[in-house]
Amino acid sequence: MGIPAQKHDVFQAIADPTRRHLLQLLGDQEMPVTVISSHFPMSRTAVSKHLRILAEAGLVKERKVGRETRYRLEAEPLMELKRWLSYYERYWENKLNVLKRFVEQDDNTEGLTYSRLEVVEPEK
Amino acid sequence: MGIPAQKHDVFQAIADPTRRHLLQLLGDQEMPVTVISSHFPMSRTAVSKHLRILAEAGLVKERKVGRETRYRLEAEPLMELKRWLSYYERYWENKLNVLKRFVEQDDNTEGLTYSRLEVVEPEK
DNA sequence: TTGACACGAAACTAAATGGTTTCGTATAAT
DNA sequence: ATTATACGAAACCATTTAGTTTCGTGTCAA
Repeated sequence: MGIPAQKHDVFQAIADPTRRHLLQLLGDQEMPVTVISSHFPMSRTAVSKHLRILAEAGLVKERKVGRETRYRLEAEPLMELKRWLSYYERYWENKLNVLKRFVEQDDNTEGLTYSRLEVVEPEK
Repeated sequence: MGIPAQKHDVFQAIADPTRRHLLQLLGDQEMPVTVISSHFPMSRTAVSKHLRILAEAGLVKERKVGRETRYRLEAEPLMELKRWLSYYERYWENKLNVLKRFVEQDDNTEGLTYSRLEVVEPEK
């Protein structure tokens, strides 16, 4: 009775170029599968599978209309990505990091002990 | 003599939880492989492979120091992700999209033709 | 009611992925 | 000089992924 233990997360979902392409296409308007697949150099079934993966990650929503299934973009789950990314922004936004690293850590550090930090996932 | 045709891109690189974990760990300080792998429930070799993939995507840099290879985070390639993401921000930031979609497209649209847009990847 | 269309399910395949163990080699320590 | 350490390369393996073709079913059109 918890989270549906979704098999595909946002990170995985956007890893594939075809799926990123799909997201872009569906941003403009809702479309049925056949129309969508006409934009791709692969079978309708293959596109359908990609759509399923995107749906599992919550990135698209489907709606049955007559005999067709229309898909549309659902961008909200990308916020998780945004959150994740924001954590790393300081690493490139703050140019002083180069100096900071130089000060904190010397090349000749003999016997430096590395902290065994309890690493907590910054995600979700 | 063009782009090195890198096998792994940023999207793929961050798709794996272990690799995201690695990025987080290496944000704090540079570390040699053995120390890094002590944080993971898998062999040093396995971790080494993940590091390689991250390196191919430009997300970590390695530096040889004596007999060890030290790795550090290189966050800059994440900017590509940020750019990609920013494209989709309007979809969740602009609450009016719901209305917009409703106006542009009706449920009873018979014979609606879907634009065959030339879809250009917003990436890179 | 018969046929065409839209779609998902299923079975199958090749290749990629994520992991292992074993081994060779370079460097450091004794 | 010998031994121990740090690491990557290679070979191997199971699972997942990304694609295919075939088939069944529901819906619309003639």
